[in-house]
Amino acid sequence: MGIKDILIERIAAAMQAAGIPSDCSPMLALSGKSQFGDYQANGAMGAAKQMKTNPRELAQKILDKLDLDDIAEKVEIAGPGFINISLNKHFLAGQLTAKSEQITAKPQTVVIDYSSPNLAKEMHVGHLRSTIIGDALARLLEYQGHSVIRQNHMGDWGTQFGMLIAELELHLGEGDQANLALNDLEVFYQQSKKHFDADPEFADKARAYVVKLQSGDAHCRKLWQKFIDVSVAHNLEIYKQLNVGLRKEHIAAESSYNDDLGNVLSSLLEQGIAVDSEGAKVVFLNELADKNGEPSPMIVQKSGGGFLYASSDLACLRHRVGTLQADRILYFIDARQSLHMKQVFITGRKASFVPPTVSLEHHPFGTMMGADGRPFKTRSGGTVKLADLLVEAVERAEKLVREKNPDLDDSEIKLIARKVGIGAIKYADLSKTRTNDYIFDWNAMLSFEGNTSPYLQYAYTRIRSIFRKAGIEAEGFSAPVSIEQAQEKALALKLLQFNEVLDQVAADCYPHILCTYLYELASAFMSFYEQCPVLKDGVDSATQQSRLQLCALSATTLAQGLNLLGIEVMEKM
RNA sequence: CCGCCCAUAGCUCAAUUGGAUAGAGCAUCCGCCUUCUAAGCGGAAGGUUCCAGGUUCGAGCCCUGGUGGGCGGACCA
Repeated sequence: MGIKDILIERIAAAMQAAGIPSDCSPMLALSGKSQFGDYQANGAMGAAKQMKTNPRELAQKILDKLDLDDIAEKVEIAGPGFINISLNKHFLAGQLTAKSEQITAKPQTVVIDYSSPNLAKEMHVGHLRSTIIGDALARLLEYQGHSVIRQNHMGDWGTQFGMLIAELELHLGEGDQANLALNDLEVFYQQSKKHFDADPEFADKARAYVVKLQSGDAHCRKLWQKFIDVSVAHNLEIYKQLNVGLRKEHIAAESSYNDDLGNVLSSLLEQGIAVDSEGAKVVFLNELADKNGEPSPMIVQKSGGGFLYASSDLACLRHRVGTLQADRILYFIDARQSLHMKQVFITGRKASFVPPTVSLEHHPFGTMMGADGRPFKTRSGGTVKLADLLVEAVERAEKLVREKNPDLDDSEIKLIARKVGIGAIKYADLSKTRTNDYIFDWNAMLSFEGNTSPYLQYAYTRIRSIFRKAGIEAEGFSAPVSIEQAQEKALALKLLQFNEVLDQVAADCYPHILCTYLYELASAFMSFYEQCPVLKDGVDSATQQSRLQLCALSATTLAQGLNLLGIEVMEKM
């Protein structure tokens, strides 16, 4: 059990003993300022309000029943009724050596929908957020002991594919090799679009191909498969470069739900949830009605008989609940899809595709902006390919590493540059509040100062350097900790809060909370590093061992935290 | 017309979801390297949290009404 849980348990018991209703929470939080101790319990004030009594007096009553002698060196009431707790150094030291693995008490099957690019084009910066945020949560929930099922809901079934098949057929007819023609998916798409717009005959063929493809025509299917294979290979390569854990087996493309679309529709019609309207089959949701009482419409079948993404998302929901047996389904999808997600969730519940026990969660995110505050584009105004962005990140990082540390040999520099460059991009994204737009800034993310991944990676290398110098193996290092300096206490406290932070991120799916924590941990280590010498002359053996233990724990916690974010560490930089 | 989201230091971002004197980093200024990597550390300065009301012991956060911006809303995804 972590510090927070211990404190909550003790304070809750004391509150109950003081005659406070059990629905009142201790409201335990980290203290904002060091003068207010390490933790503060704010529950007395809320309880006093409910009980219509004086909050300070009630806080005193709680305190009378509260026994923290083995944990705290000071507990005091302040302000209107805050209970401030300063933890005992011996207790902290003891907790550090007793530090246990974090395995969740109630493991769940969690389906995570992320990345989900459209296969018609190359991946671009718009796919970055879903890909890395989703990946971070997949890693984190897995680390906590949940059974995570990654689902890459790739768009391989839309109307554009008729166009692309027709274009591919054209190339193959001219004797081109498929792989060569599809070498640049972006160019291929543009060519195809050009033909579609300029040539009515080509356009008609493209439209006909969509229908033929979806009804299982062998020729179309074969061309389509060729295209999909190339596009998927491109995406898997991006994931590899990004150090994202998505593999081929995680692909659950739109097309895979094709066979169930008819069933979804008939179920909705039978239950009276979908009705005929202007020739289309539509679900009208009063749950999302506006002020005038107009329900929100969601088309599940077009008047021509074609299906849309609402239908496949519902079929997908059935698969995740029925076949995958999910307890919790997380969607990392752009905030612009919020209405659509609400419609799908509500309809899924109404149609009993999803039981109340299953949690459906859309975790939206904002847009990546350029320095001008407008959506991130190339200088000429085009979309930025993800592949190009990653190459640039590594190039910029390599230049910096070469400047800062010319002693490293070339292969080392390449390796470090890749980890630093990719880590910088990912961390810059993950460290911002998910739901807001954020400004993409090369200099800020690679500046090596402040809340950046290079700063955290650097903190890690500094620790590794100490162990290298001492000739001691950090892995599995164990020694008793004794806390003397303020920097040691601050560092110890931070280290002990790791699992609390993971719980919070797992619940709310905000990775920036983990980033903030890691930055504070790294800062705490840096202050410790400046103030508390480890290997220098005059440090006695016991102190040295204790400090080495703090170093070892700092290293593993930093590395583990970064690992959960999908960011790699290195020995030197 | 309807609906959702956003607005915090000059800039980029936080604020444990209603808690104390709103915090970091850039940039600016002042200190610290013959000693474990100075890609670092310590300090100073910087605020009408878009505006106006309201709720209460207490509001950046909740409610109402504005202003400004972004995004969605029947046959793309």
